[in-house]
Amino acid sequence: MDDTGRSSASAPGSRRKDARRNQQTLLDAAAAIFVTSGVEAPVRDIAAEAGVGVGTIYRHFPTRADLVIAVYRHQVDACAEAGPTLLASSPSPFVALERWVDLFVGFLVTKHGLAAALQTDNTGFETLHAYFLDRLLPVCAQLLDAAVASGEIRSGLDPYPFMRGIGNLCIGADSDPRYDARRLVALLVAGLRRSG
Amino acid sequence: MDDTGRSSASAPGSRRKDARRNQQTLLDAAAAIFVTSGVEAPVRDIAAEAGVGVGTIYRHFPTRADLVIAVYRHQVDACAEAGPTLLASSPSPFVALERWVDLFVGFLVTKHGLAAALQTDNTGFETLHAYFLDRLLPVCAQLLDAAVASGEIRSGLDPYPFMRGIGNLCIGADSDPRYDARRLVALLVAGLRRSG
Amino acid sequence: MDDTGRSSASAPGSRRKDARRNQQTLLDAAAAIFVTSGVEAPVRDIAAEAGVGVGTIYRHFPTRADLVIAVYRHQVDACAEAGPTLLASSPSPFVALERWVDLFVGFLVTKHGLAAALQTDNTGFETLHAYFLDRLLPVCAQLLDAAVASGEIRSGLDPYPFMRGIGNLCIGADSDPRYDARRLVALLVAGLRRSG
Amino acid sequence: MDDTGRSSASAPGSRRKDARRNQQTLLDAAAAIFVTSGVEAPVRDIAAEAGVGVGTIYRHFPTRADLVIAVYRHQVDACAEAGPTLLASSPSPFVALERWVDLFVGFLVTKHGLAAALQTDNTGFETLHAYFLDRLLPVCAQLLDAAVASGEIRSGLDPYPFMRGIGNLCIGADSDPRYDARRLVALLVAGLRRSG
DNA sequence: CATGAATGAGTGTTCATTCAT
DNA sequence: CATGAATGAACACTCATTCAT
Repeated sequence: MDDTGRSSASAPGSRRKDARRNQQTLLDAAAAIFVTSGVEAPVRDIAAEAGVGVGTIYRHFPTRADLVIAVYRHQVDACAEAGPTLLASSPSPFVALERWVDLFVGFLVTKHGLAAALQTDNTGFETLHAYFLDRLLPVCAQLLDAAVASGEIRSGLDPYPFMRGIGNLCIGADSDPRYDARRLVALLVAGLRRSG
Repeated sequence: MDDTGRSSASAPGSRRKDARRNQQTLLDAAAAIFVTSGVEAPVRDIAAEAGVGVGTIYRHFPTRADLVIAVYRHQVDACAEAGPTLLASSPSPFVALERWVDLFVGFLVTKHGLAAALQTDNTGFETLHAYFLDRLLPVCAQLLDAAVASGEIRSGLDPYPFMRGIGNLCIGADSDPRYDARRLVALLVAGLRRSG
Repeated sequence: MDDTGRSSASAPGSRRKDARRNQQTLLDAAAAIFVTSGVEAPVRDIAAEAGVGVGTIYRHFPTRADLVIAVYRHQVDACAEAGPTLLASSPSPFVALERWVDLFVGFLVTKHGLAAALQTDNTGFETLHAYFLDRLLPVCAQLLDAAVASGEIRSGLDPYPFMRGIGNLCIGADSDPRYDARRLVALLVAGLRRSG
Repeated sequence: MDDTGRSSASAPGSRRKDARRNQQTLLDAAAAIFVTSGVEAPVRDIAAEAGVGVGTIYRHFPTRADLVIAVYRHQVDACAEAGPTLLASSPSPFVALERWVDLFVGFLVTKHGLAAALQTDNTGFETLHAYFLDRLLPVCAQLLDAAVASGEIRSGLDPYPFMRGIGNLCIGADSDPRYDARRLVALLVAGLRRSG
């Protein structure tokens, strides 16, 4: 009771719980719409799917980027956390790199339009770019460095273009059965190998 | 009778020449706008640049894809024709492949937004996709086959995903100095090499 | 029992004091926001400034006009009370009028957007209009009458248009250094003088 | 036939004539809506009144200010032109000033919301402000100067605040029968008179 | 009695596409 | 055959107001 004198009847977070439930509804709806219409789907569609007004979306996620981030936050975080783990548990840094990249690709490939959104230079997506980069770039860098240090791959490839390359290769990977992003990314990684 | 079989009733040639001049104006204008605003630039901008009405654009190029194709036709054709030539003149099929890919990348990287348009699943771009594929896929296939035959690369990679991969890697290559598409594509190609 | 006759059942005073403190917080917040964003500022901004929910604002002040009135009540009252005082203490009724008008202008000019709100015919501001008129019109009328009676000004100008005129002249007086409301109002008052 | 080879059948401006007719429809519709809903009326309302799509409005008048200006251009111009004429034909510069001001007031008072729009500091109305000032300020200045020169009024009042004052006094003049802008403006002008 | 989440009408603005001239 | 005016669907975003907690 330090600064809130308003201790009414019961729950110390009843409103909060409701709002949170609603947030989850929103996230689920957004995820669903993202799958069918991509991450640039009209706000109204998402609102409709969630059964709420558009205002609610804007309240919770002022920016589209905020919504996208929220939708995928857990998975991005998981991907980030997997980096060190893989490094520790894999037979070699290069293998760890391969596995991590695979994880990352698996994530991107299943999100309709996300890979493309990550490459777009639309104002309003900087936050999204920033989030991904903040979260994953260090991890990727660490893996790359380790593989360089172990002598398995050439040095000289910055993690940034590497990640963007992977992201790019994932564009349109769903929606086209003839295209196999995973395979191409594997090729890209293979291309890093020290020839000798 | 070089490429237009449609010789209708009247026009004794002078009219034909006029029309062609007009068409060229359109193409030049479109090219200019594509450079600055990308291939998805508003039709009106292109019309304005050409100094014609939008209707004229639509008459000549019913679909945006038609316009894009027309703008880049020569360069696509050149790229297509370079395939066999390179194969004949290069020290090895793999080198020919490398050179051809480089050519292709050079083409895509300088066309603002074209690489992205090639990957978009927007209805209305199928024609564009089709044209590129019709024109370049066989060439790419031939180069790939030759390199497989010479034992320089693994077999098993279809030319379609390979080309799409290259195209994808070129997305956003202009407009971001930290990203080096050519380098990544080189890595991808290197990844094809037979390890032994 | 000075101005609130509504003493309901329970509250023994301490609660009353709390409520009043709360109300004051609201008024202070509103005043602050009015200064920066004008009297038509979003309700939420005011709520935020006060650190309360919007519902609280609505509970205390069902209408925006109610809030505005409450914020400026003291000053309006002071202005109203100054009328008779000035009349008694000034060398002549006309001088009293001049001084009172100056007071009024001084009040309006410093309230961002208030003068404009007083002229707006937006539904929802009638209460505000009514309050100002109820409070100040009689005072203004008295001053005008006295000056007519003393032969200093022409008769025939109703206090209502006079007050509205003054209010109008104060619109936009802040925010434009090239505009001098006080000067113009002085001219208006001077125009009332009996020519002879 | 210098630069337009397109001399078809008949009219050298048939399209032009149509468009112009349409423009007039737009202006009439806008004027009508301005009367009922003020110059800040929704674009859609104006479009509906004119029986056109909103796009048509934007085509002809990219900015709201452009539309407002167009609607009132003739009258503003007439007002501007009346200045010198009145100066030449009136018994004295002061009388000319009175008459001109009356003209100006007559114009403003009949345009619902225009006077207010002229005082608003909304971005997007600068063009409107600029137009009025460009057109009328010099005229007003000339009249003021002449009346000063003739010794009829005090010097020292800049035309800018004077005009803004007049404009302000006209706010809300329609829609309130108890308010008489003309009378107040007359007072303001009278206030300028040299006392002796 | 306070909260602030939710609502959704309202508005500006863009642009592909059609079609009368 | 060219023109470009007209159309209107589509979208983002804001805020006053209500009401469940």
